[in-house]
Amino acid sequence: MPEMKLPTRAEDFAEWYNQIVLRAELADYAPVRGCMIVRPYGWNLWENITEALDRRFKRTGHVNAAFPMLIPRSFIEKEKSHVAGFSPELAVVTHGGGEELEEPLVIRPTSETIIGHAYAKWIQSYRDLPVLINQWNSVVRWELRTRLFLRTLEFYWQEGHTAHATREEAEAETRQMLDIYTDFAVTEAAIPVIPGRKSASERFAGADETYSIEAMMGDGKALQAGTSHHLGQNFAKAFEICYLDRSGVLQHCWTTSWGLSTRFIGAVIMTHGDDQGLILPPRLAPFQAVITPIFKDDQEKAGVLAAAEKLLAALVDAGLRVKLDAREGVSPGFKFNDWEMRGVPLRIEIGPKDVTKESVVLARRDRLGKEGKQFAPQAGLAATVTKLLEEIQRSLLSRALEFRKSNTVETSDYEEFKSAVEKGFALSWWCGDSGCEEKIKEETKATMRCIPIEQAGGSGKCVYCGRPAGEKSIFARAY
RNA sequence: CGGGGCGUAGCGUAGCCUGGUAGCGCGCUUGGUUCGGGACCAAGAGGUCGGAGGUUCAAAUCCUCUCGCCCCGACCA
Repeated sequence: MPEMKLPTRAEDFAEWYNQIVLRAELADYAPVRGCMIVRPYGWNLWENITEALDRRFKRTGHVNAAFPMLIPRSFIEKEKSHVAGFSPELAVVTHGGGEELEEPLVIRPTSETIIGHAYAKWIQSYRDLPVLINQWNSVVRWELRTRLFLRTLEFYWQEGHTAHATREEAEAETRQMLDIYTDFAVTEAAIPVIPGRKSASERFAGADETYSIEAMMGDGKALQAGTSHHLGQNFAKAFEICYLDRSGVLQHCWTTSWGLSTRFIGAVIMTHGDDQGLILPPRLAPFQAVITPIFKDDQEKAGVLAAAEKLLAALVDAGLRVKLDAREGVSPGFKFNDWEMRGVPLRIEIGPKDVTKESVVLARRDRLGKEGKQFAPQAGLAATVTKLLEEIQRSLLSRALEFRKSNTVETSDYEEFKSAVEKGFALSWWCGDSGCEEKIKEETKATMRCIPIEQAGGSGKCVYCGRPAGEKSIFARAY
């Protein structure tokens, strides 16, 4: 059955990725080019992502709201670099109720403008600040080339929009959210990310400063997994978001915005997946474990299923997300492969022998074959599984970190740089000049991913032009 | 928009060059035997061959137009 096998990552990484998304039933193509249907398994993963993030947002004082999807086109045009950045990819509604609209409406590509409009009405005094609002929604950007999860015309995300009295406070907020994304990626998704600052050319349209978390995918390419923007007073001035300060002087606010999208699912797939399929980090997996019953006849079936049901109840009571795969007419071997492909972190096998011995077999997804298998007593299984899941979570993180390390080169010259970005990250002195950045892109296809917040210190010479550089930057080919 | 590939059953495809009225694998349904790493046997259901027009006695096949999708590039979370 050759069609059951996925292409390997080495053979064709892009095809491997597509096949996983479709076959693991994370998403499907929609009838409109570039749009996707997120299937229940994929949406469940997204729900777990949203819960983990939302918890962090609320803990830091943010509240959720919902702003409209349709935005007057004139709004987009109010902030000059915002227009320039977004107009080529706008979807525009020109008709409604059978009539041509007086003013076309754009389907939000992001909500700075409409939220800016609202903030201008709501904010009067320094006492109204800060405003810390987030919304979970979808946005539309008319991209030319799309890929499931990584870049779709419509994508789901959260966008946080905050307004502050001072530059310092807005900067602190921007950095706080970057830290939250970093913590989320590392803790929940076991994806090591590099938080850093974007170059001017990679900045969000309308931002003074853009920060991002950058992750290395299984093919060595970089993926921007979340962004946090310090918008300065640009939108405050365009939308007249003003407040009266303590001394009675009218001031413009300082605003921020930050977002993380369903693209993150792409990051999970490409960070942890192997040639067998998806590997989901236990903390985000829709099913943390799947119980696979094994039996020959009706008598065995009755005993095994009864024991499996009991285990399921105990595990679910312990707060674990567990599925019992009681499908008829599908062999255990098929189920093993199926759930491995779908990335379930742990498999619990229970057959007649285990029923007798009051044990189960635990098989780790991150270590295939005999090596990842162990017997465990049914008594106290929830505790055993919980511990094992934590261990799998840790091991996925350290494996990903190890992979990134071994594919990152601190380059000392341009030749070394060129070969480094062929298969991973280059960490290099960069003078900060956009001319060098542009040349590097032309010559190597690598872009400046970020200037890591964490710097080892010292100074050196720009990897391209040799002029003095005070910081090292990450360069890589990117998604 | 440029380059490449492709539209035939739910999915993957053969047939197209050299026209003669559609085949295979997977999946699906039913019954039976299986079941500790992708089971097997038997019997079934399922197709206006992307769409429109043309050539012809006859079109999945030849011609024209058209729609759509995927991959690579420019753009981008």
